[in-house]
Amino acid sequence: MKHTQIPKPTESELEILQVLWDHGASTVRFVNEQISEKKETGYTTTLKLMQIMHVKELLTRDDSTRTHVFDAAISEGETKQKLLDKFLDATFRGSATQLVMQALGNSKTSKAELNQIRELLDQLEGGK
Amino acid sequence: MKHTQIPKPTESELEILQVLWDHGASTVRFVNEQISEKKETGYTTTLKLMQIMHVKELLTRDDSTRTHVFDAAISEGETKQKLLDKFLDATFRGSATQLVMQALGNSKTSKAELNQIRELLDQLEGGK
DNA sequence: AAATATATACGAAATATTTCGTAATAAAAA
DNA sequence: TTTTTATTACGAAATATTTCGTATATATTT
Repeated sequence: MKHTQIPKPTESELEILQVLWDHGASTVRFVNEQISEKKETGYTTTLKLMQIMHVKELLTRDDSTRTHVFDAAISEGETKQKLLDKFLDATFRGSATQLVMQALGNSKTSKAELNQIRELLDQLEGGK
Repeated sequence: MKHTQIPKPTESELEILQVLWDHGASTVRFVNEQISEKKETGYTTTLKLMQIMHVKELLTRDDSTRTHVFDAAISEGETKQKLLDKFLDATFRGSATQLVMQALGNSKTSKAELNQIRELLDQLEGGK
């Protein structure tokens, strides 16, 4: 059981983590380009954030070359679970069921995806 | 299709809204007591927040008596849906399926609740 | 070599959010 | 009536988060 203190990334930090989780270790420039596709952002803004994240140990940094290469230091799964727990608590008083119902109720989830969820239900019920 | 500008309550504002959604129109004192059960909070802190929320039109206020009575001005369902959409986007890139899988995968959801979700799936698939 | 382009470091401004102290006022109690 | 208590108004401090300008250093191009 790992217990690595709450990394709790902020909104902006999460955007950066997403890029790194999706594309692997990257330069500031690359990350900034990705983020700028959705929301124009200054280069030094992204740089500063990534530097802060490095200090907070949310990112690793390879500074062996002039152009530093950063990577996520926290796992995608664990981090999302933590964020989900927090959101669940704050918004649905901890009821996963309520959240799931609301999420599926409104969304245009495909039949294939619904089946995927159904399989998970089977699996979960099997273990109970 | 209503389009009432993003109310986007903050973390603290949401706590207040939850109290009002659960208990209906209330005084600052009552809301503060409820919130203080989880997290000791000064009376004027809660008051100030509720005043701000009133200006933002997140709350209505009945000031016909000395002790003002506040109530939520935004609906629980719509608000939670909005927050969910935002969270979904930021954390799961909009994939409700991924979120649902993660939410159910980790949680200790009861058999009864799983069945409830299964029924929702049936209903959804029926309509596709 | 000089000029140009690209990178990081650093500080600090700009914003957003939360918290609380103090004053003024009204009500209730003594 | 005087004192005590409860309530709102207001401002501002304390924090947290985001954004960016400027300096400096390193690499690349001319």
